[in-house]
Amino acid sequence: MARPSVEAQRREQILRAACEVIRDKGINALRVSDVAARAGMSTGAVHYYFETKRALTHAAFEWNFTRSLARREVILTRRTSPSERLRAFVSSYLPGDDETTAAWHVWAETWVEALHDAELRALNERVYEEWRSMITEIIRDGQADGTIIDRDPVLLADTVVSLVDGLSMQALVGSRHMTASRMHAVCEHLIDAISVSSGRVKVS
Amino acid sequence: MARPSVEAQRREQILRAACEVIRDKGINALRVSDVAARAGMSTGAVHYYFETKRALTHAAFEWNFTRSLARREVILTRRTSPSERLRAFVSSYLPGDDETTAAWHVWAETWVEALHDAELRALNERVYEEWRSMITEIIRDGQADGTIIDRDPVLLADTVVSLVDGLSMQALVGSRHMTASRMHAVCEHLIDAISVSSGRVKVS
DNA sequence: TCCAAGATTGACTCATCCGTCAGTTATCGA
DNA sequence: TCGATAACTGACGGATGAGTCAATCTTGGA
Repeated sequence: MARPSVEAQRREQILRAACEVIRDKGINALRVSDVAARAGMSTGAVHYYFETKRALTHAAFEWNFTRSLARREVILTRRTSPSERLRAFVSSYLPGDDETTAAWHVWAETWVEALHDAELRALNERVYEEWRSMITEIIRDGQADGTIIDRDPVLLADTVVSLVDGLSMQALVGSRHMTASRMHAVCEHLIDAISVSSGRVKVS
Repeated sequence: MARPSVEAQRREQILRAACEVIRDKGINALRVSDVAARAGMSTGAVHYYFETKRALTHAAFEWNFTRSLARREVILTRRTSPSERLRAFVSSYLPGDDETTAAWHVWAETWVEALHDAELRALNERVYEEWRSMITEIIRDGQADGTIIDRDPVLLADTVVSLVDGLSMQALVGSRHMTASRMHAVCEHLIDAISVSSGRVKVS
């Protein structure tokens, strides 16, 4: 071998650029030349690392998911109460800062592509499984120490995940109604409802 | 005038075809020729009624929304209890039958297109406003007759709508986990939680 | 029967863009 | 210094597909 491989760095560089283009223009309008320009290289270089445009976008989708999961991993290992962890998790997952918003844009595109692409459906399946299990884990912890109500934890996790997804989608689309504070209020309300706060009794 | 206009029928015919193509292939892969073929006419005929492809897809999105709202209108006017109406509404809105699933596919595409298109964002804004107000209305009715808990009805409506959106999206993408019965279970659980069922007291 | 205007056709133009490839450059070890 | 190979360039071929348009057909009314 005459040169040490720069493949890992280059691929990352290209995938980051691809995600930025997807965020800004969507896959519909994504051109290989856009990605190349953003990554500061020629289209030939992009094709040197990714055979086809499809391979490129799929890799970008996967990269985006992987990074998002990794970013959340930190929260899971915190030594705070389950309820706190749940709040932190949900909060970090709602589209707030630029990084999370960008990731959300790419997720949205991934889902819609997945409607017509079995490979992406499989990718989503794997990621969502992990996603859900992270939340389920927290809920189980909360049930173990008696701070979260004793209901099917999978059902509760589904509720939390779906709620966040639905809120986020409308926020992303730019609904004036769905502001950041509104999203947080709705989520807080749900977490309160599934939390056991000492002394509080709700008739419902 | 030498002939009575067939414009209304033709436009509807084309928009229906466009929605079918969007459902089957997505807007990404939608070709004007696909729509023409499905509507049983030439590409020229499609362009006779819709100047550009963009005008066509936007009209299709709007048509899809309008029809969906119209289909739900029936439920609102039923003389059943608010809780029942809420259940019926949510149930009809989850992707179950082919018609609702098709509509969902088109909605999903609309949202993602809207991320990069102000016109579609405005369309979504209008529709969602109506959507939310339908649910809010039901909830207010329920609060008036004491069958739904006394919380901010807009917050409760946001919760219901977002939950359904999130669940549906995962179901559409084909998650094995998110089955029809699971979606219904999660929604039932939420509606139970916001309903006041006589004699039941929950500690939470 | 014939006209006027709406409706429709489909071949064609023109622009776009993916993927290729022959050629060039950079960087290592020997 | 000199291969050897990885890394990279960018012009080009070829395919695709939106939108145009001249020609044709259809229909209701005069």
